[in-house]
Amino acid sequence: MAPPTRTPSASWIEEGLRALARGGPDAVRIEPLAKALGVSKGGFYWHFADRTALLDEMLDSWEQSTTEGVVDHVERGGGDGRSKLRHLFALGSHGVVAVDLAVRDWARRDPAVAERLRRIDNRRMEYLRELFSAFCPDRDEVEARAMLFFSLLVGKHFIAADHGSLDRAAVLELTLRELGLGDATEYGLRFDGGGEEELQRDGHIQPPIHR
Amino acid sequence: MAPPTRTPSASWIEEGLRALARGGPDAVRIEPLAKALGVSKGGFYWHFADRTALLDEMLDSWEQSTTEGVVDHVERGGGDGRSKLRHLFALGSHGVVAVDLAVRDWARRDPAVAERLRRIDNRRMEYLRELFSAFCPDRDEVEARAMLFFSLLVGKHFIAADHGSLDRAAVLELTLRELGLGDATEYGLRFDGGGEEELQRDGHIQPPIHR
DNA sequence: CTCCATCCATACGGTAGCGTATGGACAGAC
DNA sequence: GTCTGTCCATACGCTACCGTATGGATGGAG
Repeated sequence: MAPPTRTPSASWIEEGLRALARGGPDAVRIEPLAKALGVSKGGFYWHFADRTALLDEMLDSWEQSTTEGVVDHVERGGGDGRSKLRHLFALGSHGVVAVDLAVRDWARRDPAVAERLRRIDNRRMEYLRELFSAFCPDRDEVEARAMLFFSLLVGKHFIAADHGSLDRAAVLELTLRELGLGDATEYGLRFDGGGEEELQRDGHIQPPIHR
Repeated sequence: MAPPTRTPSASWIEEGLRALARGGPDAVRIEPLAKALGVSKGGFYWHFADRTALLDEMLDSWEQSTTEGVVDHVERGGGDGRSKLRHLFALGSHGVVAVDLAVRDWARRDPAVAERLRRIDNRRMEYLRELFSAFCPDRDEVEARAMLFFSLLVGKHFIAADHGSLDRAAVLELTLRELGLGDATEYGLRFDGGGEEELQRDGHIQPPIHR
């Protein structure tokens, strides 16, 4: 029968993803992970062949949960295309998003990771096309806005500029209007940064931590 | 008198930046750098107190050269605001840009790096505002477009999606039109990806490597 | 109870890299 | 020439981590 896995290998994967989010793939080290889990590394090499096996399974886990997780979360929120896009945009930089950003940087160096990222980015783009199509008839226009939206979704975490008299949240609000997402107040969202909230891997919502 | 620096510490900095671009800050290791330079690490600790000192000076060097380098390069190209923006957008992902992306990811983890990035991103945004203002009267509109443009500039390197029947270059062309940058052919640029070219740290231009 | 598979702790050898110490080469000052 | 400061090579101890080997604990099957 299948191995019962008394103390699950999923613990290693989750702790690994936490380390990945905090310090990139180079920060995923077996012995510190063991210390964080309160065990010795002895068990690790029963579950995994070596470190790269863990990294692979981490990516498997991320690839699966991120696809279903984010889309499902937004869909559960309901509303029309515009409000779903706004809801999607409001996700913060911790939780799943931090892993996301780490994987993106990782993918620039590792072709195998890039291939995985390509798969899930294609799904995300498809979803964005679907949402934009709800209120935007032109095919090219949809593609352009989806790409701009996606770039903004990713880029805002990698850009450190402040914006003079405006603050970041206000500027992002302006960009969303530019993309045809209308006025924030129409959708019950505040003007204070899109009301960032943190989606965890288990689907639960966490309030943002810093700031 | 000032130290003549027979074999300059700038070599360590340049090799360090190369390593940073390729593998992030964790890939900047003294002994491999020494091997790449064909020397032993003995000299390193005469120029630098320790590894963090090198990382600091790498950032100093980057912070200075990137600000002048990119803007000067675009300004030398001449033309109006639109064509300068297109020229800026055409820079590829190697050379200085690879360092740029590595620093952006680094800044997510290190507040001191984030502070440096904030300084230079503010300059970049200021420059973008200036260029957009040349053909866009509204202040908020300028801010939104500059932010969208910047996000696209950064985000395109972190997004792996292909776009169905279109290719990436065509989609980017659509996004640029969306931002009011008109038609590519007006500015003597091809439709094949914006004619990516690589700006090196010394200001020279390198043809793109892969693809 | 016995046996066996599952899961983990401990101990070990090996590698990579950091920072230091020490001495040597080499150039210019005098 | 000698002397002095500049720059680098070599060698060393130290730490962190990898992967392996070995044995022990635990729990279910029979």
